[in-house]
Amino acid sequence: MRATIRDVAREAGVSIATVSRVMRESDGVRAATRERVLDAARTLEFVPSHLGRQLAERRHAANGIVFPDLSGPYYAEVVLGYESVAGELGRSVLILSTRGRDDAEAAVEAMAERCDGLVILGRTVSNRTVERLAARGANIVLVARPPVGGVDSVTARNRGSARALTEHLLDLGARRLVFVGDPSTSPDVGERLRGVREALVPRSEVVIHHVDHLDEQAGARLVGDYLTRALPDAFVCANDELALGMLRRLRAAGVDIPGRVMVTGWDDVMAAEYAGLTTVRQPMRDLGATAARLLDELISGARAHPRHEVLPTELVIRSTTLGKDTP
Amino acid sequence: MRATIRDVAREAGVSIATVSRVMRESDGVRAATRERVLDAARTLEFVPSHLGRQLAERRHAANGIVFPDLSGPYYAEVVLGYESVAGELGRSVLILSTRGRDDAEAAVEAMAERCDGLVILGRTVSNRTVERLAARGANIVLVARPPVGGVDSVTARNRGSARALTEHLLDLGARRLVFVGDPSTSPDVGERLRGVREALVPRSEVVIHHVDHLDEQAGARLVGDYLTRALPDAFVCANDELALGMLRRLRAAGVDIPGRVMVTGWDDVMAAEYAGLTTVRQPMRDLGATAARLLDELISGARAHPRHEVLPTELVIRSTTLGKDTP
DNA sequence: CCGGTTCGTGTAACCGGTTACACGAACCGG
DNA sequence: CCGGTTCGTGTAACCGGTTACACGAACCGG
Repeated sequence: MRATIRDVAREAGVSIATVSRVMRESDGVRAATRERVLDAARTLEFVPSHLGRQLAERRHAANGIVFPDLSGPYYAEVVLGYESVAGELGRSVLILSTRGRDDAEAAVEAMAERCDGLVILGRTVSNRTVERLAARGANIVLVARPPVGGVDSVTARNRGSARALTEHLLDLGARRLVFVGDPSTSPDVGERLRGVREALVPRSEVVIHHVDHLDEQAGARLVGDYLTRALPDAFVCANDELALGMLRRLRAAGVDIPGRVMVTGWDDVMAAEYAGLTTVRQPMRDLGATAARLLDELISGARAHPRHEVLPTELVIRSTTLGKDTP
Repeated sequence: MRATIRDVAREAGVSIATVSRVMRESDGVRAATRERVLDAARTLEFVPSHLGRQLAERRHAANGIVFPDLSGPYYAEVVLGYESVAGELGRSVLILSTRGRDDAEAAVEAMAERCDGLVILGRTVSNRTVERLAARGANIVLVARPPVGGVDSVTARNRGSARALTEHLLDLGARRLVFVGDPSTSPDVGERLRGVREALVPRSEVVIHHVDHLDEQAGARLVGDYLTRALPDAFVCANDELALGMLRRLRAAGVDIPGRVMVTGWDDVMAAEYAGLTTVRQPMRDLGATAARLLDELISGARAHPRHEVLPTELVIRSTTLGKDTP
């Protein structure tokens, strides 16, 4: 059995209050007493129980982060950025992936009971759940998700970079664009589409090709639809994975890229560089780090009004739009 | 202030024991009483505190996972596999990344105090720390790390696939091989090198090119050393990232791959496919899932003797060794 | 009808810490 | 030397649950 604060108190011949004071490094303990307690703690290999401490202090010293998935590099990087700042702030990090869970909402609510605060990424739980949690007093920061009521949020600039990306395509002569991705699957995607539209008006129109999953399979699959009929001037994909899937099929079919069709992605994942994919780089790690800081402000009560941070993104031009492609 | 079990007891006109019984769904409570309690709980929006419950039950219902990083796809996938099984088993998941921490050992020890068990990946903490934790009674499963004393472990088959990979190169006529990576940085890498050597004997020898970091930058950097002198027949890289970094530089320099030099990686990350990289696929998600199951057995005390699982890996042959490269 | 069993619930101790308040001893200034 | 302050420590309540044990009521078989 592990030693408790009472064992140490007995061993050192003091009260538990004094042991607690020494372990918490609060002052007002005589040096000689402190030494006796520390000796006793060492002898008994005493390590204060987090549970006991947390219950007494009524805090968890832990934050949670909820994400749809970790397979793509996007969320992994956000989580990393988050973890590293949370670690600096002395907080443990609980994770919860909603992929393949049918009880996601319940799992998030359960998690909220174990944390001082929660970061929620993308489309994981409904706004209703977010609002209920917030109403119950939970500290919440949303990432890559539009603001809800008085809840903090961190997003990356979507519209502006989508506009820049589209203007880049227009400058290269593209007129008929196909936007690949469903704006309803993610608010980020919706914003990107809006940016595309803003740049096009009044020069052209964009066609939307809806896909349910933004992954490579979906990208590869939809190429078939275009090989039999006319290709557009450019495919503007909602993320890199879609674009990479399309690229693979297009190249396999011998389509000249960017000569016959240009392709763009979003995120700048590692594979994008090898595929020569023009894309928009997101400050993924920064999103996580910023969320961790906002959450800490909320928990420590340092701030009253909600904040909505928007981080910059960067257009990365590669061979799928400019110059000769290397298929 | 949130309602506690005592508030509900008062509201329902019963004792806290009865409330506890109803909330824990243990039987032996009359239906009418149960209803009264549930009504009261609903009225007061009572949610039992995890802390109180955990303290009383002396368990955390949470497991930790310690990894060096989450940037590459390798660890992210392992963590995902782990999280999904842990979730099914009703356990929360705490994460800890040791990258860029100078207090990694202390952080892991602190984490052990907050969990019922710990999964430790790769080179994160020393064997001494693992042994100390194990001696203190912590439940531990090691992943991608050689077994320590009586501690459980899960690894992927390294040696056999390294042998198969090397034989593939030999069959293609390669004789002078350079192994890129430091076998001392990771036990997995050491095993891979051993597999390579087994296949070579007595046909040839391998030269080891030591690198400190197994990332793209390191790969790209070391190519310079070879462009001025003779290239070997094949670079056998300790992981995909190294190989991808080398590939990029080699292709930029106009080196014919695989004609003049073959390149292989390890892991089969997403970018490997786009780069046409021959590599070895690891069952990353399975590593995590298996670790979660072993850990659960340990925690529930279902097993006495340590287990050491070895999961299969698969040689994936692409254009950097076979056929015409598409640079 | 009566004594033993079963059922349903309450009492109180416990998990392992923190901390407000009390209190005696030492100290201090006039 | 004496009364007020400061210092160091202890007592006991508290955080919010679980559960062993006790106990009265209902039930049951002979």
